[in-house]
Amino acid sequence: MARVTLQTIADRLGVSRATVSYAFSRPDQLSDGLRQRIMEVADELGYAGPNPTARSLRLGRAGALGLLFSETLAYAFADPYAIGFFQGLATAAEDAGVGLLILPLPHGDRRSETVRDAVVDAFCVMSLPDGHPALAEVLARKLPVVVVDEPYVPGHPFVGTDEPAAAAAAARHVLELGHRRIGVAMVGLHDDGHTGWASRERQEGAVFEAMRRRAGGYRQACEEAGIDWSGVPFYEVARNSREAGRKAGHALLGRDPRPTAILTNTDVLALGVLDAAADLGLAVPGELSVVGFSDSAAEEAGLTTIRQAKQEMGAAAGRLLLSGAAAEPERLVFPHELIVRTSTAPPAHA
Amino acid sequence: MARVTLQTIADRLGVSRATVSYAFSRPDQLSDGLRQRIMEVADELGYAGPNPTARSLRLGRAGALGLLFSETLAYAFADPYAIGFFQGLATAAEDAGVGLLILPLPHGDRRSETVRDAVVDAFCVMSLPDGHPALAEVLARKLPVVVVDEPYVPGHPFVGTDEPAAAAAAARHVLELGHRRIGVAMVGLHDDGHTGWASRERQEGAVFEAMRRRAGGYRQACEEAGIDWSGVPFYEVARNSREAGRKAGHALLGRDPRPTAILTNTDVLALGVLDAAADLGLAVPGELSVVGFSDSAAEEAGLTTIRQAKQEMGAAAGRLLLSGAAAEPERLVFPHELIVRTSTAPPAHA
DNA sequence: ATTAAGACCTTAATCGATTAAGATCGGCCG
DNA sequence: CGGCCGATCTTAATCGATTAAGGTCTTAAT
Repeated sequence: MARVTLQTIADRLGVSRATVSYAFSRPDQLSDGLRQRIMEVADELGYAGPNPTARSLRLGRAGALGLLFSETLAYAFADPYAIGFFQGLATAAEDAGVGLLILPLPHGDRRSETVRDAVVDAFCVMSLPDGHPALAEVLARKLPVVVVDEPYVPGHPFVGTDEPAAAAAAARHVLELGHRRIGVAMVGLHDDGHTGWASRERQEGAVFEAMRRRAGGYRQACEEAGIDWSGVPFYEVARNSREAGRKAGHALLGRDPRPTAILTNTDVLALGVLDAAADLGLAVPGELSVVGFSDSAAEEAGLTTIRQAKQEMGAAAGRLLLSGAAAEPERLVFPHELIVRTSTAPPAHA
Repeated sequence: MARVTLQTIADRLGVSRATVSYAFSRPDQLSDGLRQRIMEVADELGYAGPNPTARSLRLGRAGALGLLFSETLAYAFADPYAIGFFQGLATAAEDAGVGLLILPLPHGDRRSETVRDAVVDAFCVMSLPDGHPALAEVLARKLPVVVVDEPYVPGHPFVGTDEPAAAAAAARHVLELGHRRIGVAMVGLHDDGHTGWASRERQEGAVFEAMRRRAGGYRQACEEAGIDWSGVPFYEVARNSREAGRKAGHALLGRDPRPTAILTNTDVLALGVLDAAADLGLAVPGELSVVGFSDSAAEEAGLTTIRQAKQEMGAAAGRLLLSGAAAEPERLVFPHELIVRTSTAPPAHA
């Protein structure tokens, strides 16, 4: 059975294609009788309605927002911070009646055309490493783009956090409690899958701008407190999982002298560090203080963390994209807030 | 500045539009010299590449999978079971190099055209209440469709769980431990926002088929154990949140006689019930046993639950859709498994 | 009896590409 | 020298719609 189009129906009834189109999109332009006959013939022939692609071409709008995320999709759905952001973005999209097209990123070497072929009106790019080819592909599309967290792209709106300040707030919190032996566990500095101690070069040469700046915030706060950063153990993991956090925790807590406070990049990692502490029988916050980031999975565990306005950020990105305001570059830096719970306290010996 | 199309470039160089098209999609058909000049002119003019919508129209493929979910998008991203499913689906989509178009459901009375206008090759419909208009809109598109969990649509592939059996397994677990005073807390029976005791009519007339059958599974297991179902308190909540679970928990635990075991519909709800138990100073599992569902948020809390193969289900749905196998109706019922942790034990008095 | 106003359809241009088939041309073979 | 071939472009049909502008009748007002 051949494809049924407007023309098929038109021919069947001996009317023009335009008439049939009106029957679907402008019922008031037609007499009731004819419109009804058109509709009858339409479902008699099994017509599926005006082809959305053709419609989209003619109308010049796709009705969707493209979303690019650094990780594989499966991973994105596992990251509470990302999920929070998606919720906000999805709400904005929903309000505007447009869909959210989640695009897979070319993973590995397999060249993919998804960005080039994505039928969208605008792109939201989240957390891409510096120089990632997908960003160039997005920019080549010359559609409105907002980038979230990283990387900063001059000329396009940005939504994010004051990373150095937020990280410094986390660090200063434990420093002000009196901690001097700090440890750091971070994920998402590089995308080379490396897990282990992070050299100064790896810290400062991190390809994810936001995380690089976050690390810088930790460092600056420590140095301002008179702590020698080169003596601060810094463990880097490849995945944002509780298990990875636990591994980092064991690495850090195995040091001599043992850190009395550990700063982490994400709440999930922090939970893993708590697991490690539990493994070792260390009391939190008695013998160890732990700080998370994002306030995405922290509450139930009583984790001290930095709260970010995830959903608001998503909603803002969505609004920028959908209002057409993405034309003029705006830099939306959302506030962060230190949330002190029960995973931090002054060090035991202090 | 007018729009730049293939034709613009062609005119500029005095070649035909087809030639320019070949430059992009079939470089081997052109001499290197001309192709390079075309490319130069293209980015001199700021050409954004072949228009994906036009391309899509010509090629007859959209490069995207549509996903419909019962709740608002923001809510979907908050449900661990859904997220798990999405992960599987996203992975399948990713492997095939297609995007995932998340569609908002017409919420409230506002009529939305998103389903009609979605540029997709197939639809995955998840957890829609009986008779929801969006389903009819999807079917009208006459594209491959797979429905997940509910509702069952004859003639289309289905991916889901043996709900009565899974629910019965949960119920039998506590019954076999010796519990006789059972309570039930469920979410997602109706979409009318009701929270409170669920009459027999509301239980059996639930508009969400899977949940209705799940409730039926609880009932059958209880009756087979000689328990009078009409004496089993059944609390229904409108949202799948920990807070709602806590509310249900308080309602159920406030009964006299107090239930010694509570069956819940989701892990999130179960966590809320645990909160309520904690509020009342009830020991779990000493004085109260709690069973969750889905194994989506259960592990850390030591919750006994029914594990579902969320990700596998998503992957299977994706494969069905992308392989074209969605033509012939298949019914994929994935196995479930009772995971016994530390939230269940024999009742105190037994 | 004119005629202006609607109501209802049709004409035709347009959205931006892809691609099979045909044209042109220089070179190479026998 | 005729002819065939391959490389390189062009022609033209096609994908499936939308919509401004124009035509044709009725109908009602003057």
